Amino acid sequence: MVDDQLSRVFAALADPTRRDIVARLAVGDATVGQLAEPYDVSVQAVSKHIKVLADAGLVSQGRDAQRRPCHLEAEVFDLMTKWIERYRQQAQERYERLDAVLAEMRGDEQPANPRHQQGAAS
Amino acid sequence: MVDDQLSRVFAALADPTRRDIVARLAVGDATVGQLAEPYDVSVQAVSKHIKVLADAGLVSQGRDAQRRPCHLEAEVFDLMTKWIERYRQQAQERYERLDAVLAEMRGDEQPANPRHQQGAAS
DNA sequence: CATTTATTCAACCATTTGGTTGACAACGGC
DNA sequence: GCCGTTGTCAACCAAATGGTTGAATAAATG
Repeated sequence: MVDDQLSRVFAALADPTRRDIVARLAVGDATVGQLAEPYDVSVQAVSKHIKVLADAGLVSQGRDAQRRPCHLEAEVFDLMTKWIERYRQQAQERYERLDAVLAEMRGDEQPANPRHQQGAAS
Repeated sequence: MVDDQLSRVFAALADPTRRDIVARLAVGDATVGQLAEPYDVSVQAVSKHIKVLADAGLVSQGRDAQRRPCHLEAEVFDLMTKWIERYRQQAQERYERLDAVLAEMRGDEQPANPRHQQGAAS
């Protein structure tokens, strides 16, 4: 495991079973047994999946007698969303600047419109 | 490799080196050699990383003589963003409904703060 | 044509991952 | 106090991952 949180979150969601578990926890909290029920793998395997999600900070577990209800921690999603948005937007701005350059090369210039050059914001 | 695209995209971004490569491609296209230069791993290792990103649809490669310039395909990010947003929002709405119920139980019909309250989480 | 440059392919190795089974701990209900 | 239930821990295994080195391909350059 690559040890930083963002890596753990991405890695956790790289497995369809785990994404499925997240999807179901978005609807409501559930115990390990309830989560394991739909799959034909062992409860232990699902327990491991939940551990991976918990280590990534995506899920927390409470206690109710011998049960350990799982709860989705949706805030961690922001970590990913921010990372993604940052580079998506950065790439998009680059395309816009490229478009502007190409337009200018065509003699199709708009010299009085500086709004396209929003600095590459790091 | 878990074979569906979403899994491949998440898995691709679970590695810090690959996220770094994406970050640099967001600034501008680059050849494999240029991308490999900052790291002290072999060029072959970086070539493999790029293959993983390409298989996920995050990167495409063109040809310029013997060079193969890499280009970030930012649209694929939307796939992730949509998945994430869907369940983040779903969970958020659930908390809001829960808050509403709790408020009603307290006889507190107009909660001043409609946001989810952290305190209740385990 | 031979060489250098840029990249990938192939084989190999260590580590991680996702699964298994078996044992064990913690708790509620007789 | 002894079962059944719920979940985790431990050991193990096959497959995937990320790295290595060495050879092969492809294209510009002398």
